Amino acid sequence: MPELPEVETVRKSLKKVILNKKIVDVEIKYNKIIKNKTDEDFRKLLIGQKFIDIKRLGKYLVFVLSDYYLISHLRMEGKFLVRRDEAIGKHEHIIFYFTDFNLRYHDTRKFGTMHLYSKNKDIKSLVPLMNVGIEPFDSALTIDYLEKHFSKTTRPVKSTLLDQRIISGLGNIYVDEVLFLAKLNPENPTNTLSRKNISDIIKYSKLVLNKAIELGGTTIRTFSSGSEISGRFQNELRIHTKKVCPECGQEVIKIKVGGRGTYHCHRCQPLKRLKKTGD
DNA sequence: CAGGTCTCCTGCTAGC
DNA sequence: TGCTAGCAGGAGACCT
Repeated sequence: MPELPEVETVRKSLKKVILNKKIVDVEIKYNKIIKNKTDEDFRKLLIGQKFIDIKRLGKYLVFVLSDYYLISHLRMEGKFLVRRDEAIGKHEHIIFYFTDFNLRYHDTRKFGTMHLYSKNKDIKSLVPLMNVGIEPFDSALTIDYLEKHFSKTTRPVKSTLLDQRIISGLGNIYVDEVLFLAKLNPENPTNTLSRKNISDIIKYSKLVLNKAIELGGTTIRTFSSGSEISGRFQNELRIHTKKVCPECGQEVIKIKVGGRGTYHCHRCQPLKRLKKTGD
């Protein structure tokens, strides 16, 4: 499933293909992907638009067009495919036509979203992006910033790390990896973390995401014509989907935290106990 | 207001 | 073998 590294991989590769290309038509096969426009408006506004740039904010792709921003979230299964005259597949929901090829938004589970806005506002003020927090690579992600947010919540640290309003870009797989490297139990109440723990979270978030970007993500099927790219980060996973802890050999425990499948090692990631009064 | 639960959707899997 | 119930999951909606 696409997380920040996957989205970054898509951004870079797609940029090579569609930059300066002009949309000549748009076909909408399933319209619930499009959140803030009617089918006709979406189509009419996009025809004639040229791709100027592709940016990324957290896990969102931002297509910068001549006059609009097209903001796309791939959620679990979204991908962009470059095709020519192949028949339109069952899961291809939105097709952008160019003179010599077309770009298809493919999404098996139909969870992805698109928002279209004119460029007269700052992108960070727009509806899906206004809640995107600081990325691990951003120097604004400091221990002080996280401590401020962490100190006031008792929810499990895993849930806090998945909260895109605080840190953006960590998804289910990468949070498990970060917590394993930081030797923190996913169920630890967030406000029990020390400054050292927070510092480790920042350090390992950068490490894990950078490594994953370098290797092209964890798993991704893709957009280039016919071909398929498998991210190589899946070979680097230490705890997520594992049966045995690579550090101590203990059996890896799988639980649910905040409704998400969560892997951790009971020995390497012990649960912190809340301070007892009078201790 | 924080935090929990439901919802969206389809392919896959376990179980019979 | 074929069927179905149940599950997975990011983020917004909705409820407490």
